[in-house]
Amino acid sequence: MSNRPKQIAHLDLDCFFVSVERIKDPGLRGKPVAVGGSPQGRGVVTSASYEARAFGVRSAMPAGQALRLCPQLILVRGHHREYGEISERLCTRLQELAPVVERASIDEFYLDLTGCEGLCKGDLGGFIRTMQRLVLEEFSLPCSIALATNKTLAKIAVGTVKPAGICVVPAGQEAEFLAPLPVGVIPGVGVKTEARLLSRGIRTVRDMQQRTLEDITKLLGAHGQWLHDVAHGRGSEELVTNWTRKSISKAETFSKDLATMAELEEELHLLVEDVCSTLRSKGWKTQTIQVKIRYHDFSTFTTAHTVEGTNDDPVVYREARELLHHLHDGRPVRLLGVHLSNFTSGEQLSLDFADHDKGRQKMLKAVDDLRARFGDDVIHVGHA
DNA sequence: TCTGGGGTCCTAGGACCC
DNA sequence: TCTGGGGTCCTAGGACCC
Repeated sequence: MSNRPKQIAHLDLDCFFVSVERIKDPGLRGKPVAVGGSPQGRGVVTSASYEARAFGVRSAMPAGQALRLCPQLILVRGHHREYGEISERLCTRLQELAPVVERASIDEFYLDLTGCEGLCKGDLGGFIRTMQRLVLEEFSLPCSIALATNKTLAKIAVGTVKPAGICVVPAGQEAEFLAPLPVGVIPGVGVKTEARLLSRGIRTVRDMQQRTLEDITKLLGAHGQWLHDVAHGRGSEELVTNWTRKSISKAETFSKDLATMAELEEELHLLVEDVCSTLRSKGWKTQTIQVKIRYHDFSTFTTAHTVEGTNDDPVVYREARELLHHLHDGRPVRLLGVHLSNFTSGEQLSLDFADHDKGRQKMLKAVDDLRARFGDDVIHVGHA
């Protein structure tokens, strides 16, 4: 193993959802566009074009507020399944260009280009420019790419050149590159952490660099160690190529708060069907079932129970219903959610029940197939 | 202005076991 | 009578990311 620094690229699609909508409707190009929910139905912006951002429109902003900031904003509904499919196709293409690729989120990819200098005459900067052009030409998707000696730094660097930017941070200049940036650019520093740092006079990465590790960990605990490393230009170098889901969840914010338990139970049943169907499509069983409630005042409560592994709608529903009754204090409910975790592979049956379970699994699979062909409403698994 | 939905990881307390 | 320590699992909540 050599100690040569790694060369890791971070590719970040620029306002990805908007870009996809612009492929479908070229009339949206050059205009302030946002993908999001309806302003009447408590929707928020999930992606905003740079023309819209110029008016202050941001992701996670309520749609109504976005329209007030930018009255000419074109608000379009998202097509998330399609975004996921395009993201996966792009990932497959990137794997033809680089030996190791990580799909870090629906619109972010890491590429380990260490040792690839020979393929591009030592010009990795030129290589990522070519890649950027290729993504635009083959997928009609604008993107920004940064190259650095670790993942964390590449991710920070790409944020400084979006949209349609390229950034190369040379080995040895990591700390210098980071110094003038605000600490909020570090992944993991959100609103709360940034405020805590600011309260100690730490505004820029340079401020952080000048504090001792002890100072930072005293303020932020174990998390401080990581931040201190990042501030000095260190970060994770290993790409994750074998990621598996650890939880499956489904939640719904209602356009109007639900007041009765009957309505809540009906919604709960739909949520359970949805997550169980996903669970079975993976061939897994869940052991921990969690129910979440959010009230009008946005106060949010969860409760969970761990059981013997199951992927059977009625079993999960019975547990979830008990949790819901336990959790609900009678007030109208804004959001209801179901969350499954702690999975087993699905083959850990006790022998006594194996035969019965086999038949049950067959029936559930038939239900899932019907739903896939004819829609979720075609058939429901009884739970009476 | 009135706040989505899908995730990950961490912390902390209590139960339980040895 | 008063009092161990460590490890692990479960649960609730919080911060953060896209």
